[in-house]
Amino acid sequence: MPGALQTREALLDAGAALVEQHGLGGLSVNMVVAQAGVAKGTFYVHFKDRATFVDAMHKRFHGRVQAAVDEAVQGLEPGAERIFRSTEAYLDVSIANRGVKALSLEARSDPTVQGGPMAARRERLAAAGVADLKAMGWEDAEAAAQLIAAMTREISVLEFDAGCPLPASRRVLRRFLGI
Amino acid sequence: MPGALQTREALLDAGAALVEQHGLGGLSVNMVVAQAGVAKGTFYVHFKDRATFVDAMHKRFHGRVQAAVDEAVQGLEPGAERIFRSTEAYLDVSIANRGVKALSLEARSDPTVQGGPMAARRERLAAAGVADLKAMGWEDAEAAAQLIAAMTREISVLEFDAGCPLPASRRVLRRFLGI
DNA sequence: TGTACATCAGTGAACGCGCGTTCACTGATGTAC
DNA sequence: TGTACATCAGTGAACGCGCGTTCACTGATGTAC
Repeated sequence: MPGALQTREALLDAGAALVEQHGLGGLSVNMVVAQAGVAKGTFYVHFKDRATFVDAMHKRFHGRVQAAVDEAVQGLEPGAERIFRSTEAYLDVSIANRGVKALSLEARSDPTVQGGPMAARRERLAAAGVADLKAMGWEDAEAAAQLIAAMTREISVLEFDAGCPLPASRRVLRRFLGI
Repeated sequence: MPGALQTREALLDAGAALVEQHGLGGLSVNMVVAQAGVAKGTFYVHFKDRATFVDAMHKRFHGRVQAAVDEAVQGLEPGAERIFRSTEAYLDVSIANRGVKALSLEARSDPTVQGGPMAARRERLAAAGVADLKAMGWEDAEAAAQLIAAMTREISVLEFDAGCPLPASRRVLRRFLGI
């Protein structure tokens, strides 16, 4: 007999597992409750509607990433080493989280969940890199931070598909950063 | 009274316009025929089913990109300049094509259309870059080509959203390539 | 200790809706004689 | 030139289905007296 919070987590876990196979667009409330082993009505005890649920999945995933990144760069000065540590923390968390592909890529162009909060989470993550790039003497630091974020997402998807870290991809990222 | 081929193109145009607003998962046959101004049955005169239609959209988009890239690099030796010209050709075609975001990003994780043919088109495009990177003395040329493709896709999405080329992003890409 | 009531996560049948797909049919155009 | 037939893009009503959401209800747990 799980408590309320455990049921909520079970639904989010079910969603993460399913989104990986069916994509964000193919994720249905029916599937989620079946996977989680609860009744359909239970879903609406915990989430207002489908869009809220997708947002909650994205929020949970990004919360984990953000926490890992914050911890990894704690006390480091802005610069090349700090931005690379950020990307490594992102990758290490992502590889352990199901649904990465859908949540980091597909979430961007799915308008069933309104882009606002999800876009804000992505931006917050990329914004930290701007300070590092400026400290490294980059012009166009904003544009560079966006491209580094894009590469990092790409590697996370490749690593998740591979099931393990891909050192060659990480080396390339390092070399792009000039380290 | 349009001929058969024009109706087919009209359906693909309608799909490209709609996918941009609603994402690939939110694209329905109903919407496409309404936008194109034809009866529902007409859709199935031209396409076996929805998945075939999505594949045809992807094929058309990638065909245009591939043709532009092939023309842009014609006669050039493998190397830094050639790979940068490729990415520029990709970007210049993408900015003029609706639905870029969905077709270049979302198509990747949508399993309603089986990944096979679409993934093959992406790989063919990225594969050309490997020779350039090897000529430039890169180790991990395959991994680097994937990341360059990811950055190029990112820029194409940003440019499409902006509605015009973004020189800062293109400069960053150039600098990453060491040119 | 026993009884009455409040709370709240969980249930599942029922709803209306839009989906993808089918199919018998239409009507314009081209070809044969 | 006129008639008969073939072709084929286009039509739209109809289908069964799974979707997201609602809601009256259950039943376990906690609290008050």
